[in-house]
Amino acid sequence: MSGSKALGGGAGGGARRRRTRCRRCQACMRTECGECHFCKDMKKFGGPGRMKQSCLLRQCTAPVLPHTAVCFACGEAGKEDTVNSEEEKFSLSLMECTICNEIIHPSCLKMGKAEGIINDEIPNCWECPKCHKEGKTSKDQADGSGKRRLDNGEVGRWKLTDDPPFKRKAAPPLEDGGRTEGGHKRKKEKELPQDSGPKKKVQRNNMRHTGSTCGGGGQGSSSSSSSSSSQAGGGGGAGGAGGTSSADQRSHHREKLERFKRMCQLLERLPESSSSSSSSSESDSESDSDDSSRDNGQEARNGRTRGGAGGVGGGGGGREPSRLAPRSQMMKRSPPAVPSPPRPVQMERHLVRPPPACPEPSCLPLDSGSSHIMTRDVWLRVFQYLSQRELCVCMRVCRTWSRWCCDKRLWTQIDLSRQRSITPPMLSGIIRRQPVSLNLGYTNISKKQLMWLINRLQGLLELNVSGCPWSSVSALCQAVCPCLRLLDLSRVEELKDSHLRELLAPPADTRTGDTATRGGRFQNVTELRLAGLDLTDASSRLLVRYVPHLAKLDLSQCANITDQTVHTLTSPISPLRESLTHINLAGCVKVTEQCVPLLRRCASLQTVDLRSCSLLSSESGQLLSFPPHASSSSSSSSSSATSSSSSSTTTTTTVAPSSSSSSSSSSSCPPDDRTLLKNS
DNA sequence: CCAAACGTTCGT
DNA sequence: ACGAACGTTTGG
Repeated sequence: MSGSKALGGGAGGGARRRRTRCRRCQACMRTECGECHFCKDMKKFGGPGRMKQSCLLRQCTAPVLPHTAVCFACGEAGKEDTVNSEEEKFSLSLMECTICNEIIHPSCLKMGKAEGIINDEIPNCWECPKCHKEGKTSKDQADGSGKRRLDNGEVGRWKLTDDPPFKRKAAPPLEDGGRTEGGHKRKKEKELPQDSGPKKKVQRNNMRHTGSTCGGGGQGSSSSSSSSSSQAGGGGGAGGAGGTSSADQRSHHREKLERFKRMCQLLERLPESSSSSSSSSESDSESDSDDSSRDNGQEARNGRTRGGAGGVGGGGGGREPSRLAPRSQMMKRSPPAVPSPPRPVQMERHLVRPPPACPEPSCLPLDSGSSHIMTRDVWLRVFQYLSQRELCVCMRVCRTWSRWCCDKRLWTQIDLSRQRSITPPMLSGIIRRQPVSLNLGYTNISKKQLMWLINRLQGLLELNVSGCPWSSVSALCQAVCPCLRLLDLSRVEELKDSHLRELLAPPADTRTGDTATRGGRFQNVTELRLAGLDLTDASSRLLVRYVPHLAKLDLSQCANITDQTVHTLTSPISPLRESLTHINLAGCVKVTEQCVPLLRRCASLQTVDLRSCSLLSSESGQLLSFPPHASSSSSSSSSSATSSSSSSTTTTTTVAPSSSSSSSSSSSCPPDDRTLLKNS
């Protein structure tokens, strides 16, 4: 509100406007999770409040220009709400150029606004005609003047670029967590007399000034003048040497742009884990194809018929906005700006934003002006019959298809198990698709990657990290995934009792009063697979305590489990006694016959797998099926997605308890006999 | 005026 | 290359 109007005109191209929450997207609407890093820092959650960042789960998915933004040319705000047609709305809305950062009404442009390239993923965002005409791209901006100084630094901002599995892997074992709390030097520094670090201080101050101009409000008069000139930017490298503030400024901008570009690329690139790999990115093809109709007609432009993406993949076709801009694109495109539909993805410091529930547009515009009769919904029905690999191929047809194929309904399950490496594009691809079920079993996903993912998959119901190293899986210790129903931790390397505790127990930092949130981190999990782990009976207590709704438990091949575990799980005070429907103890060599009567205490138990339990009398093992009580209800999760791993042990998932035998139970003989099914 | 939180800088 | 810290901007 107050003063700052400056910006709009002020820095001309220079400063990029800070964006603010749209206040309408899901993220904006939700409440703080209270558990992420940033929440924990907040005073309201007992933190020091130094970070001043919004809750990770509340990252706006469609950040908008602040209300104070005004047109660089006419100085007025957006006026899209004064007209009705989409086109007019567009002309009168404020558009921010990702290259020169200028904010302007398309209608205030002298040149044809049709030359601009709209980034329809972020409200009011485009590459303005001016920049585009000059052929500028974020890259170009990195003119020859050198001063890359900042380059390196910043790129990383976009989390995605971080740790490509390989690099990291080699280096640090896992010590990620080694952070110490100590220091807060910063503050100190500030408080100290300046002498101490003269140099730094000075530098910093200087920076500050320039920085501020850049940063937005600034308008340091001095800078503004310089900056204004910048607009054209074309000048050519203005002898970088000087390293004057203006230069600095420039590089700043450049950085930002670069960041943005990268982000876009990462987001859109098809991971195609398998084959094509990296190269795929070049398929900017799509970018131009705005005109879906046209493209459609033509063939998949990318000559690359390359094979289909590996299992899952990533984001829709590459769309680097820049490059081959087709001329008439924009108008057809999205009704930009306007505070309407929670627009999709990205842009922001650390996050890839999730996609819209229903990727637009809803139909394919034809050159004739009309729309193709096959609407999005119809196509979606067709797409539903395609494999994920095939979907990836379809994404290359045109941009519209690329989006449609990203519809999360087509990707409820994503299976990346056994992929040798999990790449950044794959990660962003996952986020874009917001799967309900994700299988990362036996991959070498890193801790950071996993953490990054989990924090952005709030709707995830099933997660499989079987066979991954604990050093990575431990990321879940800091996760918040209230919805999770199925968690497969089978054969996680090095997972011990203590680790399970870390994982299941409520977030440690309950300093303030958030004890209210009690309950384990995975308290809503109904299916837990712990096959092949080196757990002891101690873990069973954790289950009873922290996973009270457990219905299906897989402890197969846990060689150290004894009857004690069964006892704990089925004790009168265990909630699992009521909730358990399936339990797998196959291959638990220390379990004895004694467990059978104990298991009978479970009211809802339907299936017990005791095969290969050598201490069990009869033969080698059995699969018990109990008379079904209430049964059915609890399930929910299903095993579908997370199938792979568990294979080894439990073959038959459920022994259809032929109700017939049911009545039996009671009578005399060793309880189970009747319900005993021989197997193997 | 204030809480929230964006974007940049600095220490590691 | 990260992530903590912080000045500054926003919106109410």
